[in-house]
Amino acid sequence: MYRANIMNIFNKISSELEQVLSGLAADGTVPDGLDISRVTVEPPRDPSHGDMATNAAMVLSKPAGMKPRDLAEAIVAKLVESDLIASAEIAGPGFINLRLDRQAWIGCLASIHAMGTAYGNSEIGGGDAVNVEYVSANPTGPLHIGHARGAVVGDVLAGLLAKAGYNVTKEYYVNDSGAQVDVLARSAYLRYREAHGEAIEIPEGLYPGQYLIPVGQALKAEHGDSLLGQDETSWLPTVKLFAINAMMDLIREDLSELGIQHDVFTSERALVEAGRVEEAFATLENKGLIYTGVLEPPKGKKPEDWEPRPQTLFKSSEFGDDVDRPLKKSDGSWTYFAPDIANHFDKYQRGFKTQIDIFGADHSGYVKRMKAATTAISGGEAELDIKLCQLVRLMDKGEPIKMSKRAGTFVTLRDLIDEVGKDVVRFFLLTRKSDAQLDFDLTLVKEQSRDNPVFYVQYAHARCHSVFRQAKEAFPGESFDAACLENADFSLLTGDHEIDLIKSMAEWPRLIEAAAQAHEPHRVAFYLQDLAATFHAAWHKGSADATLRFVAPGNLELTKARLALVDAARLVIASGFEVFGVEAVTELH
RNA sequence: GCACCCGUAGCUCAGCUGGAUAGAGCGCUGCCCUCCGAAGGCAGAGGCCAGAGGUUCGAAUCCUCUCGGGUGCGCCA
Repeated sequence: MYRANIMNIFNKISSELEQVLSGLAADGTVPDGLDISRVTVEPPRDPSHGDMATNAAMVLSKPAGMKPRDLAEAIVAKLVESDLIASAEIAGPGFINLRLDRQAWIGCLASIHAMGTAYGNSEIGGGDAVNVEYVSANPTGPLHIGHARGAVVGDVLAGLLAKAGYNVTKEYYVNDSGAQVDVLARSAYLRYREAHGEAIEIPEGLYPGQYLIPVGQALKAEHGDSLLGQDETSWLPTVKLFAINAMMDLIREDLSELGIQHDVFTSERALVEAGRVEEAFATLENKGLIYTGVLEPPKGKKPEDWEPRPQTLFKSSEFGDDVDRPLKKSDGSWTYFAPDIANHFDKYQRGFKTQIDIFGADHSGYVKRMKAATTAISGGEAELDIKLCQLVRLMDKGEPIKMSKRAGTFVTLRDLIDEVGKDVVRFFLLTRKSDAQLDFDLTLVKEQSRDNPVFYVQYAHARCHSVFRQAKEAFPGESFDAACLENADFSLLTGDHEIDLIKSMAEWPRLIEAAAQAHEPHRVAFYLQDLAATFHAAWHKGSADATLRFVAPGNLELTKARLALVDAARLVIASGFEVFGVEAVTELH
């Protein structure tokens, strides 16, 4: 049976519309070379308006020199000739509302079966290189819950961009130089002395965490007592390197538990030692963007020890920042900002014109200067987008859980994963926009109810499998495998709830493109909840009316057609879970 | 003082980069369990999209101002 294979119904209708418009240009109805970039084809908010709506007549009326409704008439006259379009009508100020032929929806269904979980893959990325930098936690201890959100947002964004056709590199910037890792080294050295039997006390300002005890022991195993009784200057480099490596191993394990593997780890220290900071600095200097000057004191909150000092400044204010920013401290050493510029410069030199950083909200003050620096140093060729992740409040039964390092109730990422599982963490952290605060309720996410979005979507997937188990009982000997379903007679799918389900699935490719371009992975979570709701609704039609059940005893052809629908829903949900890095379960208990 | 994020139903939040009569879940009200899995289902009520101007065919969305929340603010990372 011939069947159109329609991968993205919106693009399909869009291109038919374009053909109509160029046809109108050809016969002189409208001028040649109209700018159609503002023409959209999208589902109307109100489904009663039809399946799709286009603003073409309104957007083009002025350049075409026609009244919107006259132009709409002309477009409609040609548009209805399409096999995919059942009817078109003009509404309101000049909208063209389209109702699609059943063939269109059947074509979508066929496409899902043909592509499996690759359904929704897009070419809009065109293979362009994109760098997503996320986590980048200081290598001074295990990851905690504060890191989890950025980790998941970055990782799923990377997956989303990959599905949209970008060539994605997942990157971690290791802050392994500077004062904090010196503190780490001193803390580890104390544990090293402790491993030699010394009674130690951890002074204020050092890291008291238990996780450094094994590092001290490992130092002893490797170096014996050779580091004891020496000046800090002689042991510090050794211990620092050792401790950093240990911490990065720890962090990589934590990330791996969350299902995250970065492609590239860039070391700040390596950039510094390779002279890349000087190189970046010289590049800015050659552009005339470096000068020595004195900054105004910040108003409102003036530091007590404020005194004007000349500093080496970068003209970030020329690129949208509020003030110019120092690259060197008064003693001539680099500020934190300088190697960070080198990092983004390095990424540009590696070919990344699109760069994305995932920051915690506490670094929001850093956004403008980092964007400014990236624009400046790449001569405007590279663009940096920064996604801010707001705080996650850990809750239990609606009450916030208080976390404090000192009180020992400090919850690590590992603890959280052990408690609720990686899939729940990954999904739930995407149920809000990244720049909105999110409550993570430990009781809720373990609940099996409508209130728990993770469960609700997983349940839909499991229910698909359940329907197949039922079908095989009703039709012993039938396999209902992919080949069998592909050849089902889709025209038997006539119920509104069945077509609604296909319509919902038809939006998946479009959603991928929109979410990828907006860098907003949370949209996938909302989509999956909508799709799950539509699927559950179709399922429940069968409770009200037994003839609407997916499994129709005694009617093999109808059952096959409906199972093809169910299987498509399963595939789209699984496709979404793939983007999320979440395992789709086939059964719930 | 300045900058950034935010303000949408009683609550928690979506709103497809400017589209038509603004949506979902929870909660509330009313129906519905001999039914492929009721760990629910269907329906209803509920709104001056913080407020005021502006931009245009059209604004929750873009611009300006006001009010009200959160965060950050020389050499720390």
